[in-house]
Amino acid sequence: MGGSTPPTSRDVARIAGVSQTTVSYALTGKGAVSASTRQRVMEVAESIGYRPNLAARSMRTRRSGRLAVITGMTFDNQLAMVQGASEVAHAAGYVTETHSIDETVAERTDRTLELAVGGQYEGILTFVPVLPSALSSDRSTTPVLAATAFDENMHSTGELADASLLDVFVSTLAEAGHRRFLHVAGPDHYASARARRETYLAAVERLGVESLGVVGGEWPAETGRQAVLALPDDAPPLAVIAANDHLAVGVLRGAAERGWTVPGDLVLTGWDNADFGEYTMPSLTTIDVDFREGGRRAMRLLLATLRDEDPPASESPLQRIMWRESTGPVAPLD
Amino acid sequence: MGGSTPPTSRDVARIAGVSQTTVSYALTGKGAVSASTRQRVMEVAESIGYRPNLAARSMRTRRSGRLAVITGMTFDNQLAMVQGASEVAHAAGYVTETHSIDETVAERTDRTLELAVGGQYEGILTFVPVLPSALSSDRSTTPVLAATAFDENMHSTGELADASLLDVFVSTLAEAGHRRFLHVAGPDHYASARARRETYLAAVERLGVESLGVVGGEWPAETGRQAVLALPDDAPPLAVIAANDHLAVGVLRGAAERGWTVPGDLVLTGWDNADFGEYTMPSLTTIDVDFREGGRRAMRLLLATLRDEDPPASESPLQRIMWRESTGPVAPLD
DNA sequence: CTGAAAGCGCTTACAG
DNA sequence: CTGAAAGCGCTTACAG
Repeated sequence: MGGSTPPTSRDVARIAGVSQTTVSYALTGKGAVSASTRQRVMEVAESIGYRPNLAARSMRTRRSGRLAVITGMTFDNQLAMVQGASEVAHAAGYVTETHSIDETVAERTDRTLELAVGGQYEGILTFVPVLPSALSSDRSTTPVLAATAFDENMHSTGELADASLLDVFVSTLAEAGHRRFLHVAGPDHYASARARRETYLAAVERLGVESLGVVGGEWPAETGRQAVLALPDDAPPLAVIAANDHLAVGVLRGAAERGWTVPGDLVLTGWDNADFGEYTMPSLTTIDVDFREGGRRAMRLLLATLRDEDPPASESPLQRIMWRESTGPVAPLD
Repeated sequence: MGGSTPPTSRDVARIAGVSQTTVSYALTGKGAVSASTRQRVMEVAESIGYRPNLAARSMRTRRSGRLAVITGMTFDNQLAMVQGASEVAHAAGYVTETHSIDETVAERTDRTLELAVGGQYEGILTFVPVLPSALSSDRSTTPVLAATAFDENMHSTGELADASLLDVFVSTLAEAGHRRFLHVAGPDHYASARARRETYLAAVERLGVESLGVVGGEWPAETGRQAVLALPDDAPPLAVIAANDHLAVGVLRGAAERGWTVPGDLVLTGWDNADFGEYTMPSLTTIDVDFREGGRRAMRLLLATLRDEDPPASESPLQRIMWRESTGPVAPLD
C-alpha cells in the first residue's frame, strides 16, 4: 500500500522491536528464539506482508533450493515427464523451474551451461538433448543430468528409449500368422526412433518374415497416411509397425482412403498410448510409456547426485503393451 | 577444475589487473572503458569461465530481466501458449521461466503471490486461473497478469474463451436442414466450457430448433462416448456439438459402436483442432484456436504493462472454423 | 578512462 | 535467548 518497495526483514525487525538476526531466526526456525518473540515476529511479518527476497537469501546461503528442468515443449509426453520430476523435487523440498528451450542443440547447450554456472540452481535436469559439454561430471559445478528419450547425438539414453517391446509386436504378429511387415519410422536423429527401427530390422531378420522396408521419417500423422498411399495395391495382407500413435492414426486414415480394412487387410501397432488411440476405429494397439514415472526416476537420480548418494535401483518397467483392436485377435506371447 | 566455487568478477579483476568496477563496466558495456582494457577483461573472463551471478546482479539492480510464466501443464494447448509468450518475451530481451503449478486454485494463488513478492521476476503471466487477490492492480508490486481460456472463478477471460463461432456451427447446420441438436459440454468451472454451453443454449433457442439438452461435463473422450451410448435409439438424425475434439472423438467412437454413421445419422463438431482430428474417419469439423498467438498477445500485454504503455490493439481473430467431413456437406454462412 | 566505497536483503558465526 | 557485524557477488554514483 504505502511505499513502492516490498518490506524487508529489517522492516519487520524495526516494527517488532527486535534485531534482524532475531527475525531471521524466528522465520527460518534456525536459531533459538523465545516463543513469545517468535510469535510477535511472525505476526508482524504477516501483517506487513513480508516475504523473504529469494535472491538475497540465495546469495547468502549459496543454496537456492531451486532445481531447473529443461524441456523443449514439443511433445505432450514431455509434460508428463516434467510433472513427474517436479513432484519428486517438491517432495524433497525443492522448487523446480521449467525452462523451455527450443532452438538448436548448440544453443540449448549454451543456455544450459549458463543456467549451470549462473549460480541460481542446485541442479539441472534436461529432457531434451544437449551436447556432452553441458553435462557435468564432477561436483565442482552445478550437476547437470540429461534424461531424454530423444538424443540427437547418438549417445545412449536409457529406458525411455527402450524399443525391445517392438520385438514383441513383431514376434506376436508373426506367431499369429502375419508374414509381411512394414515399419513407418520416426526421424532418425531421435534415439527412440532409431532404436525402434533397429529393433524392427533385427526382428524381421531373425524371424525370417518379409519386410516391405522402412518408410516415413517424420512424426506427424500425415507421414503415416502418405506411407500407406504409396503402397502397391497388392501390399495387403500387411502388418504395419508405426513408430508412434500419430503415425498410426495417419496409417488408419490412409488405409480407409484405399478401402483397406484394419484389422483385416492391415494390422497396425503404434507407440506412446496417446489419448485418442483408444477411441479411433479400430482402437490402436500401442505401447503405454509411463512418462510421468520416467520423470520421477530422472529426478530421483539428480537428487541422489546432489546428495552424493547411490542412485536408486530402478524397479518396474516403464513400458507395457496395450493390445487393442488394430491388431485383431492375437495370443500375446507375454 | 581448480576451486570448488565459480569465479567471481573480483577474480576477473584481480587477474586482469583492474578494479571490479572496470570489470563490470567492460562486461555490461555501461561505463566508459578503453578498448584495450575491455578487450583484456573479456579475455580473462572468457578464459576462467566467468559468468555473472544472477542473484547478486538482480539484488543490486532490482531488475532481474526475468519473467515468470505459470501454467498447469494439463493441456497440450498450454504448450503453444507458453511458447508464444516466451517468443515475445525473448524478443524483448527477457528470460522467461515456466512454473507449472498444479494443485488447487488457492494453492496456485499462494505460489503466484510468492513469486510476485519474491523479487525475482519483473512480471508474471499466468495461463491458469488464480484468485483475484494474486492479480496486481497497481504498480507498487510485480505485475501479475492472467490470460487464461479457463477460469474457475467466473471472471471473464477474453478472446481465448470466445465461443461465438459455436453459434455459426449451429446456424450453419440448421441452415443445412438439421433440426435436432445435442451439446456435449466440458466442465462447468472452465470459462471456455461455460461460454460454449451458453452460446449453444442461446443458439438453439434463437433458431427454434430442437435440443436434446446438454450432457457431458468432463473433457476426456470417454465422456463423449458415454454421451452417445446414453442416447435413445431414435435420437438420429442429430447434430452433436462437442465442446472439444477429445469429446468429439469419443462421440465418433460411440456412434460407431451403435452402428450410427457420421455424417449421416449424426453430424458432429469439435473444438481446438487437435492434431488427430484431421485423420479420424470421418475427419472432424472443429475450431482452430491459435493458442500460440494467444500466448504472444498475452505477453505483449504484460510487456506493455511493464513499460506503462497502452496495450497493443488486438488484430486478427484467434479462431476459425475448419469444416471437415464430420458435418457432411454444408454451405458455410461465412 | 579508472577505482574505492557503499549497499541491494539476507544469514550466520560470534559474543554476550 | 538476543544483537552487532561481516559478507554473499554484483552495480553504480562519486571522485579523481
